[in-house]
Amino acid sequence: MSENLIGYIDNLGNIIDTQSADENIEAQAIEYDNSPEALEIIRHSTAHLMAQAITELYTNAKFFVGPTVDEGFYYDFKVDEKIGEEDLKKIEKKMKELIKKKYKIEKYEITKEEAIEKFTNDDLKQAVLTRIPDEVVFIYKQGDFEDLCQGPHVPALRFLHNFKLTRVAGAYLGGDETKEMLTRIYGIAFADKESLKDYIKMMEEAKKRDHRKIGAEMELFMFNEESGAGLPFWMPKGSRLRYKLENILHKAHRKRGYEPVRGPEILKADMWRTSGHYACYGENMYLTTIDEQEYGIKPMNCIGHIQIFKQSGKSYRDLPLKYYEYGVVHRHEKSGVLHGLLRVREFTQDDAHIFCTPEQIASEVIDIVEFVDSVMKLFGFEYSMEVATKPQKAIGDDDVWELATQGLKDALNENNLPFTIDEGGGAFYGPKIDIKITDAIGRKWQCGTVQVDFNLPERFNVEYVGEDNDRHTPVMIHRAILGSFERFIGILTEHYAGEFPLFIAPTQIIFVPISESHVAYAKELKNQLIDLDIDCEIFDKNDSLNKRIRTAEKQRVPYVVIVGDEEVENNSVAIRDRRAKEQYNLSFDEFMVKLSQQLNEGKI
RNA sequence: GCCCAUAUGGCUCAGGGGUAGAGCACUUCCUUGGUAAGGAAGAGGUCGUGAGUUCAAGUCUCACUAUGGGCUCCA
Repeated sequence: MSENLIGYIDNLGNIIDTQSADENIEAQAIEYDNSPEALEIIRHSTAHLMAQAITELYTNAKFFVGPTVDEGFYYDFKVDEKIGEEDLKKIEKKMKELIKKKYKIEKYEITKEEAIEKFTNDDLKQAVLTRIPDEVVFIYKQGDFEDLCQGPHVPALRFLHNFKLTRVAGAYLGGDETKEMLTRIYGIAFADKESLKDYIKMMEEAKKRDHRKIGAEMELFMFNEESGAGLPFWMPKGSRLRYKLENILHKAHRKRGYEPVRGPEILKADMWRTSGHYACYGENMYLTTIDEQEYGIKPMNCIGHIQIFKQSGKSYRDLPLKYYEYGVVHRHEKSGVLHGLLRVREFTQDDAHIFCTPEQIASEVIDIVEFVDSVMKLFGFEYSMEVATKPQKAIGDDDVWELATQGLKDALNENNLPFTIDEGGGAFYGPKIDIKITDAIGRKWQCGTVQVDFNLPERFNVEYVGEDNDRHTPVMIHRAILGSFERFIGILTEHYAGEFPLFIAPTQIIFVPISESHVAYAKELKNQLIDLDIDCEIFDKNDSLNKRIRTAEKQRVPYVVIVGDEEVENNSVAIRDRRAKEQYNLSFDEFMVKLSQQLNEGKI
């Protein structure tokens, strides 16, 4: 047996650890390395090692479950003391001490009844046992420490060296909000020291890209304690960026046959009763009373668009009819989930509603998915799609839900677009396709969404006259591509680490005049560039030239342009190009052509 | 909302029961410089808010607010 053997993988893909394998096993060996299977075993064992360390440090510790996750492992447990970040070092130290004892990890089998008896004083283990259907369970043992577990584990503690406990958090027992809160410690582990180092370095790099940090540095947006949590302020530079993004998208919508509309921010509560929001979404809505009438601040824009549709009679010839709005919505998110621009209480959706016939759904969904793809490609985003099905709180008949859900799947399947299923994740009025983008540290965020809705049009008596001269109810497709400007710009900031491409950069060019006599020339160029919708700044402060160049370079702008006697004389510019990472001279006209070309990259 | 942690000038941070420090940024002056920090002087904080303990609280305790890491939910 190889010294580096830590388990086997059978032809069904199951991992079998050395403790479980019989002598004549003919499965493929798993060596001690960074393969996904090896890491699964190593990380799970590290979770157990952590539990053992915690047991020694906190004698009253009780453990729930300790699985591996995408990014390492965690263990949920309960102790009488409070555990903070400080304690992680202490636990790590104890883990390293335990490794030196060179315990073997052994496995034995007992019946479930014996297990219930064995852990009779441990309510958490009892909770785990109720979740196990089998009659036989397994105990893994290292030194004095025993834990109920199905494995897999490494053969001995000597395989566990390169780990780090990353954070401490609270987690509900079994993820159930009504149950007690346990302590959760997350950690990561690898087969070699280098990989662990690389991982730690990567996390540090990711932290540098955090949109909250960059947003503050670049003065894009801010929050204010006195004004309230989750309510972002857009500072001048953030607004410039946002304006450009709005503009690009505005044109893209017009090209695709969408009409701009705008509804009120606040509507009578009865509207929300009709829509079903009051019943299904009420706890997330902000309500107020005006002249003894209850009103609700809109959490979604659909109602407004429906009223506009209904304002005049519509024929089948008008369909599909596409309305879009940069709709400001308010949603009462729980205080604990607010997160920079990625989760706020007021945000602006790039929202659109398509009124169409049931026959038009498939082609409309395809068009939307194409639109989504062109936006994602523009920014170089990787994204994934998920079809979300009927949630518990929902309105409408089951068969209508079934039809709409199948429609979405068909549209994706017909175009060979890969997707996963999010069971029960749909909106209360219909199924949806969610488009998810990954942020700098690998968290996935829902951005775009496509939702088919048979319910709202019926509730609001939306109608059109068909070819047969009868009245019919149209289908409504709700869709957003960015999702919200807030979240999208947050992710965009991390994606580019603040170095936005020219077509959306908040400041596109900084002019550095060599001396005061060149400021007039810089101003002249700046004014010409404003006509191209290009935002420029002139760094003419009373600082040394070197200092001003340094400051300008640190602003993450695409171009820093130096102008002095030579440039004034030749009507030219000396360019420091972020993209090319080099310096060169161009005539101003050539520069204008270059800029126009680069602005064109932002067209979709 | 729940668990844990944090809160000191615009920003990054030091200090710590006897009424506050640094660097950057800011202001003024000198310097007018050809590609990443020229020099000097100055201004700015009742140490998140409110209570309590104490002769004395930025410092200890509690509550609240906000932020961070999670749970749950979601764009």
